[in-house]
Amino acid sequence: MDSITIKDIGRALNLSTSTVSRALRGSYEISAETKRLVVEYAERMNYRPNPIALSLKENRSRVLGVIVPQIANTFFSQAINGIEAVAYSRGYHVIIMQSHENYEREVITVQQAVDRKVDGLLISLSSETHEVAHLQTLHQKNFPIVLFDRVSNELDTPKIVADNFGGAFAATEHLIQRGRRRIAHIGIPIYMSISQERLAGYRAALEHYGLPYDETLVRHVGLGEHEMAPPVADLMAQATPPDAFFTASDRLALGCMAALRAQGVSIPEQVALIGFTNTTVANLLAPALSTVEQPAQGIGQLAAELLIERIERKQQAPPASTHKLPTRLFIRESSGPVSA
Amino acid sequence: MDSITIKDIGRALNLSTSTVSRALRGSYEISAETKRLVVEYAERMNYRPNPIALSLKENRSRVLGVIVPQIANTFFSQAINGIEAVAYSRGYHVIIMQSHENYEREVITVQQAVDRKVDGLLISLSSETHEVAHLQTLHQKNFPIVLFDRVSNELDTPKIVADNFGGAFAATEHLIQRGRRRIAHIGIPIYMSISQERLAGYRAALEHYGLPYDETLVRHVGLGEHEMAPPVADLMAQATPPDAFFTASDRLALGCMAALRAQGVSIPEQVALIGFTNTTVANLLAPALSTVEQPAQGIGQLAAELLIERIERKQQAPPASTHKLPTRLFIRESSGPVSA
DNA sequence: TTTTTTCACGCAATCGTTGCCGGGAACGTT
DNA sequence: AACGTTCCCGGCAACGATTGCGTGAAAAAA
Repeated sequence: MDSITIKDIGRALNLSTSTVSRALRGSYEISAETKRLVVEYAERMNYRPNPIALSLKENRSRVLGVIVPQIANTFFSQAINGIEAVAYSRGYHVIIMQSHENYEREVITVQQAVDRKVDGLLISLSSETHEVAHLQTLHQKNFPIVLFDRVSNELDTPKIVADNFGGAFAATEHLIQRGRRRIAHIGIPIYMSISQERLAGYRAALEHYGLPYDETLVRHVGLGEHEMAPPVADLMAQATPPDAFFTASDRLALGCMAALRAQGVSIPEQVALIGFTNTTVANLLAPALSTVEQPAQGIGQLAAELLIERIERKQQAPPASTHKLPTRLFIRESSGPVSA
Repeated sequence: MDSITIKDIGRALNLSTSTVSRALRGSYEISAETKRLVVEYAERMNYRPNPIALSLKENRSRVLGVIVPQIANTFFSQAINGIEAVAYSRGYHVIIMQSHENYEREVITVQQAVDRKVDGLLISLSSETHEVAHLQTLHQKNFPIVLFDRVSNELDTPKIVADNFGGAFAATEHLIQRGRRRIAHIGIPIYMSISQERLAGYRAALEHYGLPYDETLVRHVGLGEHEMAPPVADLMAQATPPDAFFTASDRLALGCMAALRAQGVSIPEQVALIGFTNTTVANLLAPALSTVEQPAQGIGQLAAELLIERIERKQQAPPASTHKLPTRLFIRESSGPVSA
């Protein structure tokens, strides 16, 4: 790809590259006539400044790195949409990378992003990530980082999350108001921030309504839905099996539904079900799945805005604020009819 | 971010930058001792070559541009996974961009990718794209482009697609073998390559089994599932309504299912349904959705392989071959029981 | 006419890296 | 002793763009 450079323009017009550069940037010390000539020629030849050369000189790339556990996930792809929209409108490009829920890959990916000289990093931690030394080092070097969704307390950066506690509280409350009393909770790996918050919300709702918190009703599993059958079977085999399930993620709700169906359990008659998910097909399932929906796009937007602000405000001292965005409760069939 | 450079190393070790550079690259004309010194120091200081400087010098970025209509789509995110896997294993990075099914944005996005000096482009055309002048120009300048999934005949580049004809044929054949005779087809915008091929496969299967091709049974709609109710209602209002639907995309199948359910039509008793989709929840729907599944990841992998090959083989003359990958028929409940 | 000011532009350095050329030292060959 | 090799390494230039500084010439002021 032989694109035209400032040098080519200079040669063609018998001007120095400096003059061309200044003409294009509208410097006052270039005559109107020369400017016109240069601008016209550049236009005609479809000149585009080489962003790589600029990056080298200015030591910035106008690229944001986004690292998510996986993009084949409604929540993350919606969040990425939000990030992209903000980034592009502010002249940044976005480079999307996946950690594939793997700690080592996350570390490598972060390193690669930094090598590529991204101006900042937006990260949602992998489910395997307990330790954040790889980010801590960067953060201490004053490298702009914003965490979203899956965050870490050990990192003193801005964080954007959904109101996981509130969403879980609302979901549990909803089940209670539908007359359910033995509400099981299936969560994702417990060391994840979102997992803990959702568990806390569930527990708080139980307490608020005077229901006991029963540890035997709580399970934490991996992220693949294929792992759902055993815990569900286990729960249903209890002396007094649960009459409701509150699951903590996109895939868990679907996996749980499949497992229950496989067990011949009727939803919502026998067991009510509500998920914490952004899947777009919730209303097409049978029964239509009640969910707590997260403002994925809004999370992405806010994260990108904060990151760009942090990048462009050269000063140190990131605010390190945590932004909590409200969730929405979507009541459909799976959580059962209004109880008599 | 103050990363260490080759110059810093030179200063610290009292060597010229050229020597350091050569030492790091293991050049034969540097003494073993010096090499050791340099490599050790570089290691210790965690030196990383600046890829931007390299890009500028070598006029290549080791970045592949991927442009898809949207990432929040199972097929595309799977394809991207395939692309990524191949790219990273061969030392390339991937920059993902979305056209949002919009022609103008596609044009702009292509331009931005080129400005960013990606080494090559992997594109699946937006549904609005009838004209490919923006790609034709690039292609003629010998810029590496590979099309996948949504391709164009007007572009003489390598193309990777699913066997849309075969998949559609198999789906239609399956419905026929289940005893269905009035099979409706709902497709996406007809000027898209995949749309035409799927229609052709549907038609060929009808002919092969001696069924008439009835134009009134065929509809083409936009890509949003919210537009599904009218055509479905329209079809079901016919004197002899269809006894089966074959839909041509991820969202159509789901939208169609919702529309049929809203109409009170029972699936598969009254109307059998089969989709052309990669959605992971097909088996969780009620009834479980029969589908034709595309090798999304394989398509991505092959596309990336061909692009990289094209990039690294400096020669001109891209093969311009079209690669057709087989689809798989997944028979579930929605296409009905074996007919008596 | 001479001096000063203004205008319009060129030179060169810079960013990090590598390719090309050249050059000094040590050694071997006549 | 003179010359050629080989081994190691440094200097310069270049990739594309920006920018501080310098400079020539013309215009304005003296």
